[in-house]
Amino acid sequence: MGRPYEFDRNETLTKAMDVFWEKGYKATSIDDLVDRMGIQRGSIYNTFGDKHELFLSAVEHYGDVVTSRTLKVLEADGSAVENIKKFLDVIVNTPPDRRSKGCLISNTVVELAPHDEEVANVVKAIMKKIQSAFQKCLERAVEAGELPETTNTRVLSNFLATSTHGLIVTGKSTPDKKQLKDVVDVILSTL
Amino acid sequence: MGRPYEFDRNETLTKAMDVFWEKGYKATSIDDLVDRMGIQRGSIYNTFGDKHELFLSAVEHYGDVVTSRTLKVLEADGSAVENIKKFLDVIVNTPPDRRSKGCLISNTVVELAPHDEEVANVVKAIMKKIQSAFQKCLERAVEAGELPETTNTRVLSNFLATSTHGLIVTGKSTPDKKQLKDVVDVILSTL
DNA sequence: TTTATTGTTGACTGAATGTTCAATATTGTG
DNA sequence: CACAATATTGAACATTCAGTCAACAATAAA
Repeated sequence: MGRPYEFDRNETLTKAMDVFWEKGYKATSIDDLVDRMGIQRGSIYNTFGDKHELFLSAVEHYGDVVTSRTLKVLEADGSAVENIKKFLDVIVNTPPDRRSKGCLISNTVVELAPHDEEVANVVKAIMKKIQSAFQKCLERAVEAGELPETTNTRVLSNFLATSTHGLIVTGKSTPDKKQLKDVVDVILSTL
Repeated sequence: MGRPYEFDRNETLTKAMDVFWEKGYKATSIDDLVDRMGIQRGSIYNTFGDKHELFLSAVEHYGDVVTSRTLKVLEADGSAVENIKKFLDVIVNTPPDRRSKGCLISNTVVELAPHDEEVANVVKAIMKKIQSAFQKCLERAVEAGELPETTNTRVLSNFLATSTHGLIVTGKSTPDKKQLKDVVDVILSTL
């Protein structure tokens, strides 16, 4: 009982996530969050705790929503190698202004992970999830005969995860789609 | 004439650079800089301008000192391909606690480049410098017969630069040297 | 020695930041 | 209707922040 919430928790958390994604942790003020989340300071603290706690929830939310949705490409039916190509193409084909936001996970690894163990753990779990998704995809490719039996899927999945981060960082600073496309071709040549 | 400086400008700028490198731009306070640079606030403003201007100088200094020194490996005599391997090994073999600092350039691309054109330009110039160093190295490898004449050195150098950023981001969050070593092996397999 | 010039110092300022809280509003329950 | 429980609001608070400045110190030139 008691007074019910006047907003949807998930929707509001998504809005907070978007702000952190755009501006980073330190550069985001509570005022920014009030503006974008559409609820007052007190409600934020009452519902999500302090800024740090809200950020942790936002990163977890990103893992649950954005990362999961993105990784679905890798699980699609048909050629697993083709799925990996499609996954990388998503990054390349994201318009420059949205690409400049990068990825909340890599942004957070760079800004906070070295100084914030709690954040680091959440982020590591999501990175592990990405690597695992690549590995499963590669294993499927081996089973289907798309890749040789000798393929070391663990090593190759780490390479793909690292390459993804590299693409995202490079993509943040260059609007040149062709340059990214060329890099993707080299990445795919290792398969 | 007038009173002479009591500190060495380069030394002091290096100390500022180290703080920004460790903590990032937003998370670094003027007090942090006063503590580490060993001069008072007034002297910082008198010598380097405001925080933003000091940061720009620090990033340029990084390009002049750290990046240049690191890229020297690529210019060494002998096998150019071997030089690239050595370059990547430097990242892998950096101890985890220092690796967590990452690279001031990639840190800055992620934290500031999308919102700060002035910073973005400085950083882009340094990234271009890295790519050019790779390309020169690759061209030398082609000339020496280490790589086939058909090698597209521009594309491959972009791939190596992107891979370097990826390694640095991954290296920030994992202390596992073997994982990075494996990734480097895949990167080198493209040559 | 005097003067002009410029570096040094640290207290001070105003603005921004994260957080709290008392007053109020809205629901379910007795 | 009265009460308990909980959400909402925004003013208020303490802290931190970047930046300023008047007083002082150290040098070279006259």
